[in-house]
Amino acid sequence: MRVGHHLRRRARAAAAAAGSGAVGVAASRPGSAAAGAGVVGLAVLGQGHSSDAGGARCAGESRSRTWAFPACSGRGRRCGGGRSVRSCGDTGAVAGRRPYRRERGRRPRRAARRGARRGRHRATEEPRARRLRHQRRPPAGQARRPAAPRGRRGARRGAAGARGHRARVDVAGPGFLNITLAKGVLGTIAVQAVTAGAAYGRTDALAGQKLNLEFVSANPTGPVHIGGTRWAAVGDALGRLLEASGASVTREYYFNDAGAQIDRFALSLMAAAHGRPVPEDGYAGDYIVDIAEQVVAAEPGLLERDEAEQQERFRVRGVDLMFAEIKRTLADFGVVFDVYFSERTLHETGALDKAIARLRANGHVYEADGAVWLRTTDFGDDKDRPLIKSDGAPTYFAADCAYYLDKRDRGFDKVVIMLGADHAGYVGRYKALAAAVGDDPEATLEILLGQLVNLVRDGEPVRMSKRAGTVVLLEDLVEAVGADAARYALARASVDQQIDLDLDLWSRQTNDNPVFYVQYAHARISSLLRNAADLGLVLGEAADVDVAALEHQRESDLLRALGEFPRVLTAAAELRAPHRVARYLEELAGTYHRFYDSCRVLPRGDEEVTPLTTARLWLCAATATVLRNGLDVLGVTAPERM
RNA sequence: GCGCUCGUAGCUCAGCGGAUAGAGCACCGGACUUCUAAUCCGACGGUCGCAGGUUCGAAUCCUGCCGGGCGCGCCA
Repeated sequence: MRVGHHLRRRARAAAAAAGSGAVGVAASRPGSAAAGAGVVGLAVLGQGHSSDAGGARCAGESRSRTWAFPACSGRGRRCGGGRSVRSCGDTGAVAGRRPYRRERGRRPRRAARRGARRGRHRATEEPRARRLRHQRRPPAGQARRPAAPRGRRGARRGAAGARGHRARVDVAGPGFLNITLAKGVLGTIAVQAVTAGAAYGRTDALAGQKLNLEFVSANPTGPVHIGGTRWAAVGDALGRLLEASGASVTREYYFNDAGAQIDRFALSLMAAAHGRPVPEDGYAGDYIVDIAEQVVAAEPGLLERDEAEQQERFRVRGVDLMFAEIKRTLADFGVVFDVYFSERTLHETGALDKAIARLRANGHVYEADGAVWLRTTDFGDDKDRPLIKSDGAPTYFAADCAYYLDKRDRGFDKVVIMLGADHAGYVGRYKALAAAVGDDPEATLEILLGQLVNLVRDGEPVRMSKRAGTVVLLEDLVEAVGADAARYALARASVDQQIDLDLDLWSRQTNDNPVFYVQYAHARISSLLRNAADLGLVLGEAADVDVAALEHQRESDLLRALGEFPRVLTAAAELRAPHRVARYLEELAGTYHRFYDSCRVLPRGDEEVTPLTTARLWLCAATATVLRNGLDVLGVTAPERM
């Protein structure tokens, strides 16, 4: 199955659908005559020339809306066939306003080669685009990207806000418009950000959604290792992100405190307490000895009781101690869950039996070879899965069924589970079980698969084995690089990407970590604002700020970057991609540093305080606000001094 | 073998079918009597794994191949 992939695609499609009909505002290609005033790039996808705002539909396609495109006959293009809704999206209104005509011209070399190979194809590049080559110093990344999709409401707001503020509209290349904003319009962003404070960037894009977000869920048989740490960092950030977009989120940690693994854990503790060697398939490591000692200390005389009784006590106390340790290290990492859900309770409350009964009532259960099976193959799974083994014991999967039902019964619209790639095999059966209880898995269950973390030390991969005790733990990583750097490092990469974490590099040379770059920007602003306060300079009332004074190119760049923040958050939330926030912050920090480099804020010597001074103070305060809010989403601190 | 997944600069990684594919690090050359130089500016660096296909347009979507990772139990 290609579920993980499919899910991401759905998320993108959803984001695109939400943005349909919207006019995305991208950052800019600075126009030559536009110094000071904001230039905002608008994408006009395709060479559409639709005559009304909705645009014509692509023939043979029911879901896509928008732009008309002569060549789009519905053959071949598959617009909206489920995959490329986005490809048809976004631009109706603009296309209607300003049709673009393709021109002949030069095309990029590589594309030219490709075109030549295919024996067709001509020009795409427009003269103007070439002229701009030397004028343009984009604030990295964002600048070239046209049109992040926006919600309908956002689009209307944007359109209304822009009315009367446009100074000029230019065709800026194949499918792009540059809209030059009237002086001062961008400057209001600074005021908005400062005024909104911690709320700046928050939206109601996901309002009304009640989500259950499960991550980490490491069994309490050992400390959280590096793999779980990645999900702790990413999952917690995702939770904050979803909340910032208006969703109601419950962070949940499911732990297995029943079954064979826990038995092995208890037996390992016992062995350690008695000074016996670790049993076959048992757990080793110093923590086992530590916990065993604590259990014995808490229960004098335990070692003299009978074996079964001992094992039970070691299990109960061992799990408690181990789990307390897990919670503590996670808390030190800044990750706290709303619910810690015990698998054992599912057995004890009869939830498990009820779940099986329900699956049976739905007609998906059968018995074979003395075991009870769920016919998950009816719903696309590779093979049927056992619920109760032939020895009468329920499987882990049976508990999964009960747990899923429990979440749904608690009123969650959507059950989101983050899993490592090593658990990718669960996706099929999980989807199937949701279908078997009568849900639409595409709507109620979202499984986010993430690639694993590789550790490198001395240029050699560090192999991990929990039982052999050669594990790199959450706390090891935090000790080596600090919680901020650890969280940031893990959260700044896409979960689709296997990442190599070089322990030498991260521990030795922490300057390499981009988190310092971002944090430094915040510290720098904090320092500047402290100096301003020393000079008796205050921001004052929003109404008194002359935002039109901000007309330097670097100021415009910074304002535009600040204005993108709310969209960055909603897009990242919808795509389940917290790393986008980190990347945005890096760009924002860079934009600020460049502003700082060329725009003096505070008066020196006996210089006078001007409206520009105040306006720049607001701009700095706004940047600090956004850096803080963004870092907060990632669970990273925004230091005032470094 | 089957399934999933990834492959972008020397390294670590961004890149939501759209403009000339970016950042940090590394390396080279510049900028501090001035708000934190943990900064800024410049230079260098790319067959976006390979080959087809779809499209006006592909790093992005599809197919095949190559390479890495993970998974294929009445384990958890």
